[in-house]
Amino acid sequence: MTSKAAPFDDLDRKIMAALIDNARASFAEIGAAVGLSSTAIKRRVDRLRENNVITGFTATVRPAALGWLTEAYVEVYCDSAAPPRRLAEVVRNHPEIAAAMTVTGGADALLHVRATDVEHFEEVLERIRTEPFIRKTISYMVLSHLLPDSPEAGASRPSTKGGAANRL
Amino acid sequence: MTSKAAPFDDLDRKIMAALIDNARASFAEIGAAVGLSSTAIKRRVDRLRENNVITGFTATVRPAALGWLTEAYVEVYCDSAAPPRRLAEVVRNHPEIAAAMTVTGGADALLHVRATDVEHFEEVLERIRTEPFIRKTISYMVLSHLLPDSPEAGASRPSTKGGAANRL
DNA sequence: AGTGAAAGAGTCTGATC
DNA sequence: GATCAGACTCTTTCACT
Repeated sequence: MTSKAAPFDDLDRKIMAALIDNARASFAEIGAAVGLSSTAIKRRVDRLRENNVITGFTATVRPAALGWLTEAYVEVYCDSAAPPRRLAEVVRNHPEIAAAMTVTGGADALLHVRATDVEHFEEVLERIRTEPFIRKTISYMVLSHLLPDSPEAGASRPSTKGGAANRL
Repeated sequence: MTSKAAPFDDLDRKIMAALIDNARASFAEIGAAVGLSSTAIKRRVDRLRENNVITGFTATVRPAALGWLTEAYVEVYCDSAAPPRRLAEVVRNHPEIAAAMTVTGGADALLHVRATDVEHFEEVLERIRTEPFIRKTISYMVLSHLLPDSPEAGASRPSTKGGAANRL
């Protein structure tokens, strides 16, 4: 499982840094950067993928370029009986939810929501509010990014199954 | 600038979906999926990159696998005179800040912070609190992810310059 | 804008140290 | 584990439509 000891070393770290920087870099390029042959790089990358250290490779796309101009964080307050499992189901019903997690503090969950515009966001919010367990939401609209190059400012959500087309 | 009309069509959307799903897919594979030759795919991808619709390709790495076990969202309250530009500088001083944005509501900014453990997080928080403009912070620790495969649950921050090694 | 061909890179497997 | 060698695939450019 995930219980095994350190599944990677400093060389692997350098390889991951190179792939985070450019997921389409060739193994030969990475090898030149870290001082290994392309074959050795491939084997290490394959192993990192098998161990689920690297979970995939994705393109970062500017949501604004795709017309997703509105973004917000939404605190969700649930009925006291709502378990995280039910919450996860609810979250999956709305493709506009880019990320969702349970958090400490008064709220039961924090959602990262993307919408094309304010009207669309309002529609999403109404849809979420009508879900069974949801009692209340508090929204914080994102005004501007202070780290414009982070993936969460720019990336669309990759899909484990079913394609990312629903958000493009 | 960004004022030009629709720089992409449905075919481009399908190509982007394919690349978001697997950034290392070959142009031939993508071509087979969307019904175009590999040459045509390459030209379209090159154009999407030039137009900054696609901003890059990155590996998604499970932070937990790298020992980044703690995560929180932090509301930041500033002295009234603090402009976003100064805030952005502050944010760049702390590599543990994975994302940062100005938001509506009482707080001036919302930070997404990753740390190796709670002690590390406390250290980061103290470091942020001693920055010039910062008056107060409120932290929401992330307990569990409801969408485990979203990039912001898994991705490390790609770097425009300087490499991602500081977070590995 | 898309296709097809051709040269140079890159990938990937198997053998070897 | 890493390297080397070979077959195969992909990338990239260019000429053509």
